[in-house]
Amino acid sequence: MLDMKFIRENYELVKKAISNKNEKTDLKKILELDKRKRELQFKFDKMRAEQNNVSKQIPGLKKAKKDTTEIVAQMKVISNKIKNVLADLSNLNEELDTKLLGIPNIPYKDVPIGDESNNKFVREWGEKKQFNYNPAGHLDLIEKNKLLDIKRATKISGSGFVGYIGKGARLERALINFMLDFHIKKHAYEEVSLPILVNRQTMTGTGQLPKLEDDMYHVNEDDLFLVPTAEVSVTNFYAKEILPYEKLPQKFISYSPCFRREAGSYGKETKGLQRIHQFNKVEMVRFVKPEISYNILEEMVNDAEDILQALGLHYRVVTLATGDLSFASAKTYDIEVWAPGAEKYLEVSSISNFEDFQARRASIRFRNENGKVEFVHTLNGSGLATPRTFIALIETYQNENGSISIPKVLQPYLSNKKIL
RNA sequence: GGAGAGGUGACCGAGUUGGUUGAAGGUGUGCGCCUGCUAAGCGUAUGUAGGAGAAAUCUUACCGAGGGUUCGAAUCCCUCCCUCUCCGCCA
Repeated sequence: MLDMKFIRENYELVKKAISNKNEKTDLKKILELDKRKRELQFKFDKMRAEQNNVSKQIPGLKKAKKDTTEIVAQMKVISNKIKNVLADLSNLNEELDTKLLGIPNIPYKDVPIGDESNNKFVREWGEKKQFNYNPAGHLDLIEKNKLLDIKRATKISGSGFVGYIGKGARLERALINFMLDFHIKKHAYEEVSLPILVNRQTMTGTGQLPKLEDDMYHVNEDDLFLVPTAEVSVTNFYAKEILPYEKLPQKFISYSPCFRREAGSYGKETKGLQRIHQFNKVEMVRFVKPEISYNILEEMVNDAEDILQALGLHYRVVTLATGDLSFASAKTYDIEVWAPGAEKYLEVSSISNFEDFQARRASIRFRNENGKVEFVHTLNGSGLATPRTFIALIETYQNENGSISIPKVLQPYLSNKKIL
């Protein structure tokens, strides 16, 4: 959420940012509502002040045995007027809040403007692995090595769901454990494991609601949502809190299943593991002081890259252009890993700085050195999502006979075997 | 699921015959003083958010959340959430 005062004072900037993000909001209307709200608030405050003042005198008058019937009658009239103003005010507030929640975050100043095609290449690591035969795609490898049983998963849950079996299940779990251990030991993250069913307020705090309600799985009975990423539970874990200065920065790592309805995205890229309704992910989340958040963003990209380097997978890093940025993000890097069978780069990590956008919504603050209360900056990034990492891994480490070699760092998690 | 108790400021804890209580007292913390010494004492300050104002300052809201009664509610009523204890249920 943006600060209303900021919008008031930076109208053009905000307007531009919204259009750069391909979002639509009636900013004029918001300004108008804000103005009316403040006028009404002022009126209300004055009336209430009078009421408070007179009410305070009544006990004294009574003690002095004076007749209060007239003054009480007068106050009754005022009281009714106040009730009406208050009703208008709270309607106005609600309308304004709803509108404010619909305004996206403002892209950071160095974010390229434009749609996806303006995403900016930052760097790459390693190179595309060369094969002296035609490398198989992950679907063939999965079938040959019996790593997943997608048909049966579809039977029990429907299309877009997959089931890891046997060696495939072990490999996926090895990936998760390796990534968690790696971040904990090498990057000093603290592990947390939180609920994956969360309430409406939590979903609103990180910006998934109200905009993306259709993309979420929802349990009607209890009005709970399945998280699309651990970011939601971990970030909101500190909602409505004021963190002491010494507590910052905070860095958390959390494994969780992620649920996305992916409504309307049938067709392309839906085969196999590329786009599924439920997948596993290891997520990094940070709460930091505002002045260092962009340094931390770079650090987190490196943290995610370290995983791919340890796995020996070629990748590239890109900066997302404004039109490709998510609703809540101010700046996002994507990491795309090379899948030699599919012959393309697959997005395995998205690392974003939300500045104080989420902190405002969820009210996550801290006390700075001077004791003043400020909003923290929140950041998060995948480190990493397993399905596409899995694809790149088996495609990169396949052998001509169809078997799959195990990268060194994963071997301890797979009985020290070298071949899966 | 049933019965009971309860949710107050950084923390502990008063306040339920409704009325200068944003909230006693204590702890903690900041500042000052005093004290010749690891400590103690004294004084003083110490919530968050919004609005008006150039500023000083004034003002409003907030005692789990939301409604209601009332001239006036932390205090009364209703709904919901959460915590604790006992019973039941499931393992």
